[in-house]
Amino acid sequence: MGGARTALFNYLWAKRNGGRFLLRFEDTDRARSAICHEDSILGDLKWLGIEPDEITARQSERAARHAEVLALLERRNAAYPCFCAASDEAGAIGETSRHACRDIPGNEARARIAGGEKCCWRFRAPSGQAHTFRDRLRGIVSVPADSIGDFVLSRSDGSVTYLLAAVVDDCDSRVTHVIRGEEHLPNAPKQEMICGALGWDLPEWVHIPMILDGERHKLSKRGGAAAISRYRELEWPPDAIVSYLATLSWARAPTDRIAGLDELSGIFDLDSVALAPPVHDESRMRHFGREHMARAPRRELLEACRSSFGPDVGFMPPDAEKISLIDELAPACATLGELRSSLETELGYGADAQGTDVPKWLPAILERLSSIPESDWSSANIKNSLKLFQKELAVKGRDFFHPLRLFLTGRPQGAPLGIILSCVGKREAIRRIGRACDEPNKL
RNA sequence: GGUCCCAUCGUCCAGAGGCCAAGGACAUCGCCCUUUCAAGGCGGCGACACGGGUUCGAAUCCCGUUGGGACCGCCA
Repeated sequence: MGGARTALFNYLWAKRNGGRFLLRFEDTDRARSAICHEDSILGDLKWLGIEPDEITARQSERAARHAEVLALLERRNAAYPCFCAASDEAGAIGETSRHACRDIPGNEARARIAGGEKCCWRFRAPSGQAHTFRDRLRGIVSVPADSIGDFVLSRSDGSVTYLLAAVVDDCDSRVTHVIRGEEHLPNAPKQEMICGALGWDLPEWVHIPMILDGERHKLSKRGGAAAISRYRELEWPPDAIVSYLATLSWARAPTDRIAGLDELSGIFDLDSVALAPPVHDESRMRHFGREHMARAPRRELLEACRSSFGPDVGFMPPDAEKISLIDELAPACATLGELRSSLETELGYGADAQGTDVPKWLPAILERLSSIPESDWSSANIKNSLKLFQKELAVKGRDFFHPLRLFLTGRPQGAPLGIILSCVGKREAIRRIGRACDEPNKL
């Protein structure tokens, strides 16, 4: 969710300004990255409708360019080799960030490298008072210079780290705005230092607050309950998710209805992005889901839920009747999956009629319903017929419909009886009532 | 532990010194509608973390406290 929201803001900002939304897979750590991750990320974004204008080369494919820049950094004395073992922390000098290897003379270092000794390359963090940078949302942020260590630019296996790769790739892609999660805030000064050593232009940093879970912890990456892939499996409407995501930190997002990507990108702005980390709240997201279901074209919902009306056993209610049922149920559902199961329980038979006394008039209603020809078995006719019968009986609606519903559906409440009966079919409706009359104990 | 960020109803946001006895949305509760549930309509409950300043006046500015979070990796 966090990643999707970040992508969304980037997308909206790019669209708003006539810019381009670039997607780059930062797979500099070859041990961890896998192509399938890329596919699922891309798939999820596409599902949401957030498609990048361009997928720039993987960082791993730009090794040569990264090495070139690293060499440039070395020439400018902004990078130095570190011969400490990867696991060795001895090189770090206590509290401060300076590293012992930074003082190894150049010729000695070259000799050791020539001798085949493994090393990584570190950035020679400039000493000074403080490093300040500007975040679009927070303004000037100042960090003590010595709180920034001599971070690693490239590993002893030759691969570069995120810090260097991102700077180089951003520059080469002419990235103007870096909109990313707040967890990257500490990286900004480091990346600015690299840019500074290179004499390159700085992008505008925009660190948006992270989305928190109910416990106010950072929303767990993937596999968690709140992951796009999971909501996708649950068949949440993607436009509902997008609308909801937009409300997280962005003040101008509509809060009570779904707004499409086009509408959002027309009004998106960075100045109304709040700074406090928002909490992911599924009940709030549900509202958007229901909003979608309430307005979705009925035809579309019907096709998606066709199977819920059961297999064709010689009887199938007309689509118009099915749509009436969907009309009843959809506004209460947030996802397609919910609609389906709601449909299924509505058409099925519950267990709540057990032990209920069978009203005296039940056999009569059985007869009455039986007299409706199959061809006239519509919700309107059934409803009329029932109303008429209720009048003749001279009982209150509640005393009539409630027990009738119980024996017809096995549940105390649900959609209007006429609609249910018409969708369930005459044969099944008759069967249910007949069973109640004949074998009231076997419900 | 160090550095940085953040702090308004349960949740998401509004609020850039007087228009705020703090507004909207979602959630929740109640009422209406209804054969029931849902939907819908109407209404209720509900917050400026605390303490100091500055000011005629502070949710809004400053400082401190507390609380939360992030980062401190040869991860990204």
